[in-house]
Amino acid sequence: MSPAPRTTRQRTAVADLLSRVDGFRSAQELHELLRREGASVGLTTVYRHVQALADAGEVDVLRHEDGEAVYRRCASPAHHHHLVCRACGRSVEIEGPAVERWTSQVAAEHGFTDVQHTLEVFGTCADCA
Amino acid sequence: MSPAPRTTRQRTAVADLLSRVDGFRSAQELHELLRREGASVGLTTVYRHVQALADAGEVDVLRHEDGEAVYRRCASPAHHHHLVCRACGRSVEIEGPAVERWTSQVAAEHGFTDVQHTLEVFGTCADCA
DNA sequence: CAGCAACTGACAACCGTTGTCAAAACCAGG
DNA sequence: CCTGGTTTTGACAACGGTTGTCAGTTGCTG
Repeated sequence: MSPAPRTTRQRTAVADLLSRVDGFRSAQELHELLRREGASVGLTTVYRHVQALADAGEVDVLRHEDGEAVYRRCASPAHHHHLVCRACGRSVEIEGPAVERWTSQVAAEHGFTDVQHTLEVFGTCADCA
Repeated sequence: MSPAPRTTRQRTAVADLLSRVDGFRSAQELHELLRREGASVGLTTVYRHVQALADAGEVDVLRHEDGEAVYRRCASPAHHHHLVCRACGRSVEIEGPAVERWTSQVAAEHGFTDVQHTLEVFGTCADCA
């Protein structure tokens, strides 16, 4: 059904880069970074791997205000949220059991099922202030 | 500095429509609806008014998963969140003082300032289930 | 009522993203 | 090792939502 993906130079490069950088990066930023490192990878290919990783749940996806998608390798595969610096993109993983409980409760009160939620916190980190 | 906007047929039509429909609508949907009603307004103009209204805080903006922006006139100008049906787009305004407190506390713990957050809840409403 | 500034809308440009397809790279099985 | 087929790659074109352009129109103020 789903054949195991091959381990190619490009796949490794993208995965590696995502492990090294911190903060959320757009596909185009990742593409540019790879180019600078000499490990040049086609933009199309970057998009493909980044999406595959997102589908596999190995990276988290966020949307900037302008709709651009940004990606980040996450420490825990479990559900969590992010505190993101709007200046440098650095981010911290946060958890909020209270929020989880609250959302599902409110949703149930209104008769909603199959509930999901998105929660992201933006601010300016100490270094950028 | 900011000259008061003029009240034109188009401006009124967009604002009116947003008051009548419930749920989040994309600029293109609004454009189509206006066209059907006969009160045809250029797509560019719809975008402009919808953004102006968003800037003025009179409508809320959300991003669908594919990055498309959707708009909704909100009852209260105060900060609040939404419980949105992913099938029909119907939405309910919700408030969560606990969430507000929690986010600002967590942000402060990590040295972040100028904190904002986005929180949206998606589910399937009773009618669509 | 005149005149100017703001508004409109068809159109083109933009930008992130996705589809296409021939060429290259990976990985068996001989 | 080769070799065959299958997957992956990447330049390029296409796409869709959004924004810029600019001449023509329309509110509004004097």
